[in-house]
Amino acid sequence: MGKQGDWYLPEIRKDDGMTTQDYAYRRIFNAIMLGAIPPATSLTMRGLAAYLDLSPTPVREAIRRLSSDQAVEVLDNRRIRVPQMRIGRFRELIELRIVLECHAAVRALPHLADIAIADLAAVDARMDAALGMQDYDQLTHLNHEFHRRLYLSNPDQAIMPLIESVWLQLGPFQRQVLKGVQSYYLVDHHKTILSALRDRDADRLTVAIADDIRDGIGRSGAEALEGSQDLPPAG
Amino acid sequence: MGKQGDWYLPEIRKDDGMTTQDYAYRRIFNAIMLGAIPPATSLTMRGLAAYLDLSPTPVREAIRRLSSDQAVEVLDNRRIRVPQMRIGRFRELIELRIVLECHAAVRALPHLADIAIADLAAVDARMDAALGMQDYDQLTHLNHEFHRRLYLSNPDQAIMPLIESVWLQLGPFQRQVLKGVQSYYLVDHHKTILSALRDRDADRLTVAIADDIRDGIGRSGAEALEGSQDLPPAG
DNA sequence: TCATGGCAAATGATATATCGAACCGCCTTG
DNA sequence: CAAGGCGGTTCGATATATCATTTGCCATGA
Repeated sequence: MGKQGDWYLPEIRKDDGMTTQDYAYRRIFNAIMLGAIPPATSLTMRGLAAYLDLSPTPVREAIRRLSSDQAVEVLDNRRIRVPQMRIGRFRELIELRIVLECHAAVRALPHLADIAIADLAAVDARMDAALGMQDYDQLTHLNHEFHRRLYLSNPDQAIMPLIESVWLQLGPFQRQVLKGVQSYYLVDHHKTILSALRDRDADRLTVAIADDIRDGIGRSGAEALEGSQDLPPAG
Repeated sequence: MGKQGDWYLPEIRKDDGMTTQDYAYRRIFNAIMLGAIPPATSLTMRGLAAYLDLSPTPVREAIRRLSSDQAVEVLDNRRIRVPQMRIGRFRELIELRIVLECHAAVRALPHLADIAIADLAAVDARMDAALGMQDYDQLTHLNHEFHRRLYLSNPDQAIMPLIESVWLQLGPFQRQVLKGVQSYYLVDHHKTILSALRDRDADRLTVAIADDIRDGIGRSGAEALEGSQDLPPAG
């Protein structure tokens, strides 16, 4: 394997006014979220800096933020890596997603205007299109956007950063999951979520969110982890 | 007001092998957790660096981590501050604490050995002592340690960093809360928690945790926020 | 063949230098 | 006396320099 052949950082849209450090953060964030960096890959700040054509300083700051997000771990020997997944931690993360996202959805519900539900439906439609084109990175993006928009409808929310942290920790699975046979189930669950939203039915909403998570990444991830203590890389 | 008279950073035990950046992080983390930095105080990286007798670089990295923890916000004009609290966000944070910590406690329950419950009781006893001596910083520390130990009993837990983030965001209230008249209620709730743990009763545990949070910081904080949209500084 | 010692290169941590933007007082002007 | 403008000062962002560790690799020897 090449010295730096194990990972890549998908390009992102670079807003101006974006600081270099922020750019590095989002670039790496995005890569982890999409599963483009296999777990246990050893990263170096200077290597990332060279890849991004930056000095080590802003990359270091980005890595610090990501370590607070639990997206990477900084080992004692100062090595940086995306954590290896273990079955126990995986189950905890899935349960966390369910608890957090059900809570977030229910608390967003009173704030959700009809127009916002229509926007969500539009995102869902774009997911169908992305699925048709087998554009899995885009599918992952849109799935996150669907959930994010829903939860952010609550103007006082403080939960979204926590949810994103869990997403990040599950990031290495996203790719693998969406390529699995369960993909259409995920989309179906979104239809159920939309229906519950339109009826303002908190109970059905909770069930739909939980099912979405469990049948999506939950089921596929658990399958991938079956039998082995550690998760095989998503590649 | 003096140029730097509004805040101070309580000293902490400095392990060796601790990196300077980590030291800065923990020092500021601790200060926010104890409410030693009033909300809306304008901080500068150079000012913090001078106070800690460090170069700006490690302080900057610590601030980045804290911004990912939602403990500080970095404004567009590059000003750094502990966020102002608003009543809506406060309610969200309290509900978040309840959801997260009830979940964490229930999932810790099966892993909790009798000896660990005894340890928790010992921490609670130290809280009674700290209360007697009116050592509120210590009381806050011990309160966090009580909860932290409980939740960390689950070896696969991934929730603790999220809970700490919420604690941090509520940090500016801790001081104010523990000085309030509700202090003994808090301790009483810990006795109820311990009782539920001994009986391995998940339902009673959930109620006890929720009551602990609601009657502790929840009630006092809500009182402080009553009538005003913004929270007065804890000073 | 495989363990071991050691050296050169790479790395992380931190301090410092530099640069442009933001801020702060003060002074002018109406 | 109030509002606006000007210039020096401070600040954050980033690049670079420095230093102690760590890594990796290769030679040596069991």
